[in-house]
Amino acid sequence: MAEETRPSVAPGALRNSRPARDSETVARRKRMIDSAVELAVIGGYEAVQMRDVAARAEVAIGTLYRHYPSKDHLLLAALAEQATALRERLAQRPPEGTGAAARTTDVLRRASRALTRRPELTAALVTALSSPESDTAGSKQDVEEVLRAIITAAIDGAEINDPDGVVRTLGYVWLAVLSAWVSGTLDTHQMTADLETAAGLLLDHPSADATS
Amino acid sequence: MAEETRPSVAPGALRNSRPARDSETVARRKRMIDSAVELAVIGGYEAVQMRDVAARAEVAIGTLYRHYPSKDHLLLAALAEQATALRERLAQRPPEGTGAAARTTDVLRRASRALTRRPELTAALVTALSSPESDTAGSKQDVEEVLRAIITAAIDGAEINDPDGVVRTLGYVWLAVLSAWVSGTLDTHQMTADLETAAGLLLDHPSADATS
DNA sequence: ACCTGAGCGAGAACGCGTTCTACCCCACTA
DNA sequence: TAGTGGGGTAGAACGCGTTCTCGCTCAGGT
Repeated sequence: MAEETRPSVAPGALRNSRPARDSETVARRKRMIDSAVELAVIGGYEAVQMRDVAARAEVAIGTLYRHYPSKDHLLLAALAEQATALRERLAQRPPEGTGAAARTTDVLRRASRALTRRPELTAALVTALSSPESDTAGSKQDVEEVLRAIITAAIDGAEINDPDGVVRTLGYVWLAVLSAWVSGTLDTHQMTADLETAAGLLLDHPSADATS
Repeated sequence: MAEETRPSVAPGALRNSRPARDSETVARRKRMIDSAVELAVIGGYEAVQMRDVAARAEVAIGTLYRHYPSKDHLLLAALAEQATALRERLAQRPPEGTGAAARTTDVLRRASRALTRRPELTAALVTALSSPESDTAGSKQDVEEVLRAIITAAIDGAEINDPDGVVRTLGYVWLAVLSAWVSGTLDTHQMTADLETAAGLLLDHPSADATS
């Protein structure tokens, strides 16, 4: 994330552009992410071993670490891709239902279905998301923003008192519920049920909270 | 591998064999937990190194692992202690304010103050809490139950539609917010602010007494 | 008194994330 | 042309969680 200060480049900025080199680098980065995802799909977080990722991507382990300074950075990069893809997929088919609660529930249900379709992958990525290394904070906030954007799109237009607070709260619940699912304290059904309970409580002002 | 075997007794003090090996075991377990907490208070999760815990507790590393099968189990045991102590301390002085939202906010504020008073310790314990090993699920649920009990005590008696859902949701938000604080994406003030936002949204709906 | 087996101490060994070393390649530049 | 430096490769080395080895010491059954 953090770009180091490079005093070596003079202002005026004729930056070296080596096109062949660059595209090769881009391809390498893609191979690394793809390899991590492939391993994660099969065996989750622990199956994503840096030596294996490097071997599968056909790069040296030093190269892997040059581009992604830790396993969590690598997985968070993969997660950012997946989350963005999910948001776009959800945006393509707008949520069904009338009312913020119903639309949000619909979106969350579809998102959960997508996430639980490749459970090991999701578990690996969520594990990286809850890793406590502070130098991944930026990547994490990016991901959280995508999640919030998904929710925001669902409740957009509804008249609520504190839409930002609602979105933020729902985002927290989503994260906590995902991580509980990953750690095995919640099964898939409980996860979506608790999510929908929270959505109902936060969006269904007058009364009536139909839940599990 | 084994070099000369010295049949002499290990360097140590008197061995009181008679009354209770059990109480010795109890004392050992206490020393292990205490050592972990002492290390965590100073340097957080990464400072709790199993060799150091064992050395400080004056036990062999094998003994440490006999009682706590992983670092996370050890820290979760410490967390369970802390959480229970926190609940009891909070229960001693009942929450101030009228109304569920105000009392809950009060309790959460006091809890947050207690947790942030020893930030490295809390960070270590929360880190263990968000570790994804599935065989710690039981310990985690215990801790979550204590958190929910704290919230329940605060909202108890208020007339709400779905008190269990509210408590559960607030518990999730608390966990997520704590883990965001640990990972550095939220500072102390934002943490309590977000918690109170959630409490307000979930408890401050102005109606809800018409049908109960 | 003699097994026996659980609990412990001391420390080596193993696995995997991470870092370091040593060298190579090649587009640029003085 | 010689030099420079960023990026790459191969692989050893290091740190720490975890497991394993091996010998010791008791308490209790026989």
